[in-house]
Amino acid sequence: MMKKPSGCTNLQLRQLMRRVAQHYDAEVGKTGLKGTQYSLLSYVVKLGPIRPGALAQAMMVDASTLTRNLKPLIDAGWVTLTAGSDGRSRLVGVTQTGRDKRAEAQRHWKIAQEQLNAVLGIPRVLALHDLIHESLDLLSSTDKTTGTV
Amino acid sequence: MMKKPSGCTNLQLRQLMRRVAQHYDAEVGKTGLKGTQYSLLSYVVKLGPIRPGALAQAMMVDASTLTRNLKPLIDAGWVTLTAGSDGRSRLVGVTQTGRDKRAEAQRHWKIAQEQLNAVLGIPRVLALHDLIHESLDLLSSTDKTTGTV
DNA sequence: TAAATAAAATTGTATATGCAATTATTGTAG
DNA sequence: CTACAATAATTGCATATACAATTTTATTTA
Repeated sequence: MMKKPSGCTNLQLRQLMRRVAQHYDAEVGKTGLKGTQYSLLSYVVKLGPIRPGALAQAMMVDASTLTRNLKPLIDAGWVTLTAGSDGRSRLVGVTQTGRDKRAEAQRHWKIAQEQLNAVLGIPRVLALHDLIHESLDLLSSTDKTTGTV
Repeated sequence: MMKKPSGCTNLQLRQLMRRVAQHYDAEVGKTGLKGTQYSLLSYVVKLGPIRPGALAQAMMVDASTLTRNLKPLIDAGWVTLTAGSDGRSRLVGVTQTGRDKRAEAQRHWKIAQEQLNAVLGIPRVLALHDLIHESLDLLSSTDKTTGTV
């Protein structure tokens, strides 16, 4: 008898995501950044200067979401949005304050991550990461936005 | 040499959650319900009539989130919010249309879930569910909102 | 019983998110 | 060269989410 999954993967994933987000926010939030903003700022530090479209693709979010998520970071002076070579495109870059803020937040992120590792146990976190990556890979094949024609 | 988790669990979880949400929305959305709304409506069908606070706790969302998430369902006439025994509390219940809509949406949810099972493979989905549950358990001990003193 | 406290829900504020439609701009076909 | 198609980003609209503060009602205490 083959056991079948019970319950809704969507719901369960959401529930865990919320809890985990709160865990990170509690620590990273001390720096004035939400966990999501820390991720975004990190991507800009790593990939910038980069066009918004490419950044959205790298982060796997909708372009419109990216536009909006950038706003608080721009307002805070951590990120810049400048004109790109092409008249219709832009360039997302990081300021020095942004770099500093990211470094500060990274220390808090590390604490949050290690605390999570401790609570869940490293093998479980490793297994979770593996499963997530595998799942993302498998889902991207069936996806429209990845351009895997 | 003990391997350590690389990358941010928060980010990875978010990315998978978004993808999975889109997968469910594509199918469940045919009924006019978002995946999240389907979950909420299902909880009301299952637990209602129930007080908002208890429902929020069961779903592991903030009470204020619940208040707001109920609104579209109430506006659509699927859910009712009536006066509770206690003057300050309420009761969340489902209407007949709500029951019907839920039944309709459930068929689409089933398709989405089985499609996900097929794409990821049942063992992977089972493993994911197990990991999520274990993680939620472990995190709830450290949590303030669960009242597990 | 009046004042202090507790409990339940909601509102204020802010971010996160995506789809559809729009605005610019660039490229292309005729 | 001009009408048309493709690109890049943004805006409109709607929902999801949480924390802090507020409102309303009930309970407890002095």
